[in-house]
Formats: sequence, C-alpha cells, structure tokens
Amino acid sequence: MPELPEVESVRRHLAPVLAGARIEEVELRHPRTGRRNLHPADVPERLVGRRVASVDRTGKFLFLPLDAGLTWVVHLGMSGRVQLVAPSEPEQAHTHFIARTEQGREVRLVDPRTFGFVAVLTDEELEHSSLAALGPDALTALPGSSAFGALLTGRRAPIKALLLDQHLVAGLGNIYADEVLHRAGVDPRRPGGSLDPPQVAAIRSAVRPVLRAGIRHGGTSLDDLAYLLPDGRAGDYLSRLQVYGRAGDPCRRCGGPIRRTVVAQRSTYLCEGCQS
DNA sequence: AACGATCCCTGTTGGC
DNA sequence: TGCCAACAGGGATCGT
Repeated sequence: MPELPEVESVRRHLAPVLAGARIEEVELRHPRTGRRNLHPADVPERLVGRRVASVDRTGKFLFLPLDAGLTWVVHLGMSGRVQLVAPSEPEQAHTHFIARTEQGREVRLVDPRTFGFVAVLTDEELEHSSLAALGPDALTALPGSSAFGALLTGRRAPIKALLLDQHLVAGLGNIYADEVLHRAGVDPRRPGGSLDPPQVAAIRSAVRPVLRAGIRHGGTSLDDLAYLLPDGRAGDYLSRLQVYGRAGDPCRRCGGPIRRTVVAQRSTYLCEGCQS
C-alpha cells in the first residue's frame, strides 16, 4: 500500500517533469476520484492552464502548488498508482484521471478501489479542510524525542494505532508502522502512554531509518494490483521487510516465529521474542 | 477528547 | 473445477 516511502518515490519521479510545467488538458473520468472537491467538475476546470510551481509531500499526500492561489492535491489511497507516460501509451483499466502537460507528457491516476483522490483547492478551501490538521511529516519534520513522548502521554490506544494516526505524525501506514515497532523492539499492542522513555526514544529513532530504507528501494510493491513507480517498475523493499506479511516465518533477528494479530482493525505482524 | 467500529470499493484468495 | 464469501486497508464519520 502506498505509504510515505512509496509517495516520496512517486514525488521524486514527478518533480523534474512537473515543476514549472503548464497543464494543458485534464480528464476526470470517475466522479468519486474528484470527491474531495465540493464540485468534482472543478478539478479539470481549475487545473487547465495552470502552472505547477513544485511537487511537495506531507505524509502520504502530494501537494502541488499552482499559480492563482490553488493547490493540486493527490492521494493514492490503497490501490492508486501514478503513471508518467507518453499520451500514446495504452490506457490501463481504472484510469480515473489524466493530466497532459504542454511538453506532451501525461500524468495518470490508475485506482481500482477508488480510495485515492485528486483535488484542486483554493488556499481558503485548503485551510478549512481536514488536510490542514495533518501532523508533521514523519521523514522531514519528525518531532524530537521529548516532543514525541509528549504526544503519547496519557494515551490508552495501542501504540500502533497512534503511529497510524496521521494527526500525530504523517506518513506511517500499516506496513511501516509494523516495521518501525519491530526495529524499536516494542509490542504494537502496548498502550502509548505505558511506554517508558527508552522505548519512546527507540520508536522515535526507528522511524526515519525505516522510511529511508523504503525510499532507497523505491518502496514496497506487494503485488501487481498495488503500488508501482510512475515508470511502471516495482519497488524493491518487499524482500527487506522484517515482519509485515511474514507470519510463520522466522524473525531475521532472533529466529523466533513472526506472529499475525489484529490491532486497530488492521493486520499486525510482530516477533514476540524481540518486541515487548 | 479519545477511542473503537463502520463504511467505502474491487481484485484476489481460500474454503467447500 | 467453479462459485462465493472473506479479505486487504487509508481516511472520514459516527456513536459512546
């Protein structure tokens, strides 16, 4: 599933092509993909003729500031793939959005489950949307150890649920939350407020190395349906995962079995020998 | 306010 | 072999 490393990999592919580019033609094929605009038809209307200033990212959201006080926002949901292709490239099933640049490149969103979206919002709309409540980016704005600990004090929810909460820190999803907690040696079921300072510090200092490793390998491609890079290649991090999806396999650190359980209504993988 | 449950959606998987 | 229910999950929303 696209999490911070996958979205960052997409961002790095898009930035050199889209930064400074003018959008010439836009098609929104699926109204659900435009649902974050009050009127989905505003997405193509607002985007055509605009120039992209830069390609930015907070958490799992891509933010592309435009001229005229507008921002182009893209989220991949769970099955969204961004393609950067020539207009002659055959169209894949579930292509719900296409934007063509004046240089003749196309940005397409392919999204079978339609959990992703494309929005074009005014500064005013952005300010009043839930996007304004997004927490600091887990890679580039991670709070220091004491500030991170303060976010957890008094919280009874499992630490994994808190790591998944994009209001606290933005970018971790189901895969990388499990990987971070394994690296930190903390049981995902532990209430956030029950962790001692060394455990809090261990989690905090595990976040960026795990995310950086994911980015270095181009993200995690689970299967054909899921995430691919904009040029169609698969990310390589799957083979590096320590716990996610490895139920029954031996822990790479202690050799004990990786177990699957459910935390916060999500599949959760851990090594009970390494994590407490 | 915090927290857990539910819903959205469709390709894939697994049980019978 | 074929069918169909269960499953996957990011984020919004709702009830407690």
